Order: sequence, then C-alpha cells, then structure tokens
Amino acid sequence: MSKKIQAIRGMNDLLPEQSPLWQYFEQQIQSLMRRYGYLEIRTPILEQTALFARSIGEVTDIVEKEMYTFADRNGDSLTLRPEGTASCVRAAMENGLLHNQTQRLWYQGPMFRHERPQKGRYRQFHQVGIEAFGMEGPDIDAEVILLSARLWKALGLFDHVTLELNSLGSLEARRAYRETLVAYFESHHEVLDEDSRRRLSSNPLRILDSKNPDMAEMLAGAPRLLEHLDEASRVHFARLTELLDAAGIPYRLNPRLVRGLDYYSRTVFEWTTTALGSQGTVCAGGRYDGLVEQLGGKPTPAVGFAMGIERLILLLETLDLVPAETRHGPDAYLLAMGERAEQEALLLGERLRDVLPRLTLQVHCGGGGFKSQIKKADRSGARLALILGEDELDRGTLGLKFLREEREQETLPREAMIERLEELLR
RNA sequence: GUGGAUGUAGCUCAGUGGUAGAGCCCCGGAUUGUGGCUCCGGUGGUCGUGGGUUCGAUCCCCAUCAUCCACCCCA
Repeated sequence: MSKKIQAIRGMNDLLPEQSPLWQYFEQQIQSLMRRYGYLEIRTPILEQTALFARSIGEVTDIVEKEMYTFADRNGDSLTLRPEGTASCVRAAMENGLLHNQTQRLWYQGPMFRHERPQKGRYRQFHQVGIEAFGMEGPDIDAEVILLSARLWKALGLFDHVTLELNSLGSLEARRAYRETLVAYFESHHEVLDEDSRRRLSSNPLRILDSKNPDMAEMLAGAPRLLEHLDEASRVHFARLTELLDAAGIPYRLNPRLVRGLDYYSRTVFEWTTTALGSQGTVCAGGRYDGLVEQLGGKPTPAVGFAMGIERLILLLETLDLVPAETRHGPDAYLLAMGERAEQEALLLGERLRDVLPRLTLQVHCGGGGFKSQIKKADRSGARLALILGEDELDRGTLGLKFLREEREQETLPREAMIERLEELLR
C-alpha cells in the first residue's frame, strides 16, 4: 500500500458520484451571475509570491505559514493562489479594466492553503467569488449581499444561514482603534492567554474573537469597533443596514467580526451555518477600498466576497437539499445481443443522437448475456431499455421496455421508434 | 504547528497470540432473450508500512505514513 502513489494530503478527487451535484451548483452560479450582470474572469492559479504577500498581509497566517510557495526554474518565487481577490485585482489592473470605469467580476476555481485538513477545510479547495470595482457607496455593498442571499434561496439554504455584519471603518480609523485596543489589552495583560499575547502584536483585532471563557469578561469591556468608526464609515454602514432592512434581509450585528485578511476596510460580512461543525463560515467578504492602490493602481473602491464550494456542497448534503435530478441516469440504455447487433447498435445510437438532440443515451458495450445487459440497463438508472437482439435485427425492429413504470413492452420498426422516443421525451 | 480517534476485501465493518470472516458490490447459475424480490455458487486480502517481543504477530510494543475530528486559522 505504501508503495502506491496517493493524492497529496488534503487534495481530493471529485468522483463521478459527486460531479452532478457540483455541476448543479455551478449552473446556479452561472445563472445568478448572468442575472446580476457580473462577468467571469479567469486568472492563472500561479502568481508571483509578492502579490499575495503585499495584498493579504505579511503577518497573516496565510502568508506566514500556509502558502504553497516554491522557486521557479529561474529562481523566481511563485505561489499557488491561496485566495482569489489578489489575482483578480492584479489581472483587472494589468488589463486596464479599472481605468475610469466600474467592473462587476466573478471567478471560480481551486485555491491552495497548506493547513491541516478537517471537515470543510482542505489544502486544495474551491471558491466562487465576486469583486465589484469603482463604486464607493453602500448600494453596491447591499447588491453583493443581496446576490448571495438570492443564491441561498435558490439552493434552499436561506433558512439555514445567518448573515453577520460589521464595519471596520476606514483604514485610518481602524489603525487608531487598533492602538486604543492594544492599550486596553495591555492594561489587562494578566488575563490574556498565550494565543492572545501572540496576537497582540500581529493581529490584535482577532483577540476579540477568542472563544476562551476566561477572557469573556475582559472582552466584554473592550472598546467597541462600531463606536470608533470615522463619520463617513458610520454613515456608510448605517445606510447599508437601511438598505438591507428595506430588502428584508435579516442580519446580526457582530462587533467582533474581523476578517483575517489585512486588506478589508469598512463593511465586512459573513454568512455562517451551525450545521457543519467548526468550519461554519460558508461565504465571507467585505470592502477593500485600499487594495488596488496598495498594489500600485489608482485609488479604487472595491467590494466582494468569496464562498467555499466544498462547504456549500457539504451543507446541501447535510440538509438533504440535493435535487433529485442530479441523480438521474440517461433517458435510455441500448442493449445489443450478438456481434451483428453490436455494430448495428453503435450506428443506431449515432442515428438517434443525430435526430434527437435532447436524448441522453447509453449504448451497451462489452458483450454479455441478455440478463446481464438488462441488469446493467437497470443499474444505469435509465428510464428506458432499447432492445436490439437477433429477432429485432432480423425484422428491422427495436424493443422498448419501461424500466421504472408498469407499462407493456413495445416493439416498433426503427423509424417509428424515433417518433415514439420523441413523444416520450416531451 | 498542537491534541484525540481510526487504519482488516472495491465499500461498510466483525474477529483471534496458532497462517482471516460477514453484509453490500461485482461475475455466473436457478430462468436458451427480460432488471428490481428470493435462493445457490464464484472472483477478490502481502490484515497501512517498517522494526521489535515471541517457537509463532492481523492481534502485544515502538516508529512511521495516511484518514477523520477538534484547536489554531480560514471559504
């Protein structure tokens, strides 16, 4: 066993049993994006390491210890993308998409983070994300959230997820608040646990998120982020909540909600669920007005989110929301008995697909007895079995058997069978 | 990176210090061309890997790898 080559830890094969559900999800996404006027962008999964270091933040866990980074043959440091926003911004800038214009973009694909795998968290995982550039008002924040809410409704998830909302304020206000917070924490240094002391210098806002009950009291007395917002951010946030109220989207204000990536400012939000164990965040995003400039572009307001496809698929399965049509077999399964019939069946299959573009048809290959072939027809999930044996071959007919209904088997001439199938497909 | 649990047939799992079992799946038969139900038969395993203890290890010990769950972090 140990001699066999296995997949990389935390990188999973998507098996045929699973792929129809993924395709269903991807179709929902494509339709959703089209309906909101978002256009897809595809970027390479490899980028220069500096792109992620400069955007995500040098001292974040992602950059410090979770990136797949290695040297190219010429010595350049390359990294498999750990998230989509940085690449998207880079590509948009590089191709002039942000020059005096707004953009609504979406992307989808694999991301890579070298973490310990667990339920809902893998080293290669997949995200769908959107990024809206060039719009600074809260209306676009609201649109981004409404778009995600529409997806939950389409998937039947809306009652199973909660929207958590917060504002981090402008970068300046956040920096000032950060200092206030660090001062507060330092005055309670004896209460801080080991993790929190470490974060004091790296990411003090994260300490607010601690689950340690011994720190609960101290945290409750900590200065509130929402009370330290700059005036413009306060107005922006108030307007966003008004818009969500008007649209009937419930949310929970969570002053402790801090996103892990450095580039966020003002609005941040998360859609969470309690049905997945500890990896409960299913979609997260917010505003990152400073990022484009930080990466060398002109100041450009931007807002977006990313959602984890594995987690959403897992959620659909856990809640038994997998649509029945993702489990369907082909419409028909064509059996062929004997060598002569094999050739006929192959050609007949082609003819049927020519004439009936909607038909999904599996032609039996590999021989075998009648019994075993019809058994395979059954196992394929097909509704109909088309039978081409010696008798049918001699008479130029075709048998039609209903595998899932109490109906008489039929025998028809080939051409008549085409019409019959057309009828049945309607 | 830390902690815990688990590695036996393709899958789900029993099992014993004396060279391995069930159910499902797959193949064949009962039924010369008719699946699902039933019955009968069959294929399939270096018991994760390496070492140690022992006359003998799938079982006991150590190491290692992998998977799962949780922490950290995150989608």
